[in-house]
This record gives sequence, structure tokens and C-alpha cells, in this order.
Amino acid sequence: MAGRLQAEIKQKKPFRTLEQEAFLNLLRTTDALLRGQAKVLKSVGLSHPQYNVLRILRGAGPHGLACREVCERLITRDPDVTRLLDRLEARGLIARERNRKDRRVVMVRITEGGLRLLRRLDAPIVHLHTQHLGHLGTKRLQALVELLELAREKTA
Amino acid sequence: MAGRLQAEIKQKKPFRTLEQEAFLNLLRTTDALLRGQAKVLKSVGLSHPQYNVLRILRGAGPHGLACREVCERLITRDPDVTRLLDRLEARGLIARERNRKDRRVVMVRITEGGLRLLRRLDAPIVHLHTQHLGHLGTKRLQALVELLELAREKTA
DNA sequence: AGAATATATTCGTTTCAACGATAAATGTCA
DNA sequence: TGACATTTATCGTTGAAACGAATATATTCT
Repeated sequence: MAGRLQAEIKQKKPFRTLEQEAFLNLLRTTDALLRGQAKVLKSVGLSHPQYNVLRILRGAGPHGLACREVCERLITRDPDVTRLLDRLEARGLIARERNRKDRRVVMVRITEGGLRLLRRLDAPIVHLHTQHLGHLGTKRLQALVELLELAREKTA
Repeated sequence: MAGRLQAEIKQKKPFRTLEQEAFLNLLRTTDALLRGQAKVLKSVGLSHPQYNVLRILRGAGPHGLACREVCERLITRDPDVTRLLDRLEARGLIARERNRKDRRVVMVRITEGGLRLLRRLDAPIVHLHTQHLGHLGTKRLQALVELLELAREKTA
């Protein structure tokens, strides 16, 4: 019995700080939400990074963004973004074009097909998030958003 | 000018619900924290899933866990966990052994080397989380944890 | 004009994640 | 008991992501 107890104590040796507890909760929650979203995305053959790029490009408007800017928003290295765009371009969801003013930069924009695909996803995605987070209610959601924004201030 | 305005309006067409706003904030925050942790883990050549397995096994005590249980905790498919364990075993961080009672199951436990590695990481990880989340203070962190636990209730 | 810089791409490798199929041990039931 | 199903873990394959180094092209600086 003494050995048993000791073993149990041993397990708890690495105390969890409140910060760690919060971190773990963030991880679990985000992970669960992402899994749900992944199912929706899989129905149209999109990965998370791919979906993110399309969302960014839709928000960027018809002129598109420089590849460099996409990298910065995704916080992803240039080579990886290039290949990400390759796949989306191969499916006709985005288009690339050299910038005439500065021929080093490649402008990326979402195509009509890309917009159509996103529109098809909009309702299911909103529905999913409402289903998963709606029960918190307006007040708590606002509090959550505030806390998260505050958290990120020291995160950069 | 009218065209300009119209373009701006177009961008905002896909309204963001409060739930989506919360989701995006969760994503950004967790992502930022994970990137920070990844740097620490990289210093010892561990990936996130690998670190998670080690943490789980340390918490499981000296008897270890059945491979199946590891799968369930990680929410990862059996084949992938097998290979994840392969890599950790190759580095001597975990050990596998057939269960005598039920020879189908493989018991996985963390080794001394694995424990040593985790201990080396404990301080930097705690420091990192304190650095990134400590400024919220006890009250806000507790509120955050509560909100996240509440959020996950509808997430399974 | 020549050197340094910026932008994007190509190449190579490791890991993760999803899928199907298989091997071995155990459980079920006619 | 023997045929059949179930559980557990592994193997094979594929696609994608992430990290690093190197390259090509265009621009900027001196």
C-alpha cells in the first residue's frame, strides 16, 4: 500500500501551474474544434492551411496579395507556401501572376472557383462553430475573446 | 471611389459570427503558444506528438499504458501511434513489452532516459508558459480555464 | 558596373495523418 | 471442440506539412 501511494505521489510530482493548466485547456479545446472543422474541409478535399490561404485571399479582394504577404499572414516559410499555392493552383482555386511593377513578386488571388468553394463551406462552418460554441452565450463568448486577445499580447 | 467602397464592402460580406470570432482567437492564441513550445522541444529533437506521448507516459506511472490507451488519449489512429512509438523507442525514451495476461496488448512505459529528457524540459516549458500567460493573473486564468472547459462540453 | 538585397522557386529530408490490409491473440457460440 | 468474429498492434502506401539549404531572377544601393 505504501508503494502504491508513493507511485501515485510520484505521478503528481510535476506540479501543474495555472498557466500550464490554461495552456492544456487551450490545446484540447482548439484541437477538438479543429477536428470538427477538418471533417467539413475533408468533404471538399481541403487541408487547414489550404483553407486558411483561401480565406485570406478572399479577404484580400480581387487584387490579391503578394506571395510574401501570404507567408507573413500564415507565419509559414516561403518554400512551403509556394508548394501550398502550387496545389491550390493545380485545382484552379487560385491564380498567380507576376507583378509588372516589381517582377520579383508574384501576386496571388482567389479565382471564381475558389470563391465558389468557400461559399459552399461558409454555411457548414458557421453551423459547426455555432454548434460547438453557441451554448456559451454572447456574454461568455465576448469574455473569451477578450481574454484570448489579452493573452496574445505577450505572445509575440 | 464608389468602386473602392464597393470592394471594401464586398470583403466584409462574409459576416463573422461571435462564435467564429472566438474560434479564430482560439486558433491564433494556441498557434502562437505552440510555436513557442516547438522551439523548446526542437532543442532536444522532439515533436509535439512525441512530447505528448512522453508526458502521458510519465503521468501513467511505472507500469505504463497499453498502446491502445495511448491511442485513445492522443486521439490518433493505431498505425500512427505505432510509428510514433517506434521513433521514441529507437531513441531509448520508451520501452515496449508484451502483456503476459493478454498477449495482444503491448505495454508502453517511459524509460529513465525519457524521464531525464522530460525533466530537462520541465523548467523551460513552465517558464515559457509563465512568460506567455502569466500576465493575465490568477483570476483571469481561472476564468479562461473555466470558459474552455465549458466550451468543450459540446465539442465531443 | 558591381555588390548586396529581396522575392520566389526548387531540392531534399523528416514527421505527421489518413487509408487499407494483415498477423496474432482472444472471445463467442453453435 | 471448432468455426467465426473481435480486439490489438503492426505493415504498406500515399499525400501533405514543416524545416533547412541552395538557386534563379529582379531590384536596390554604392
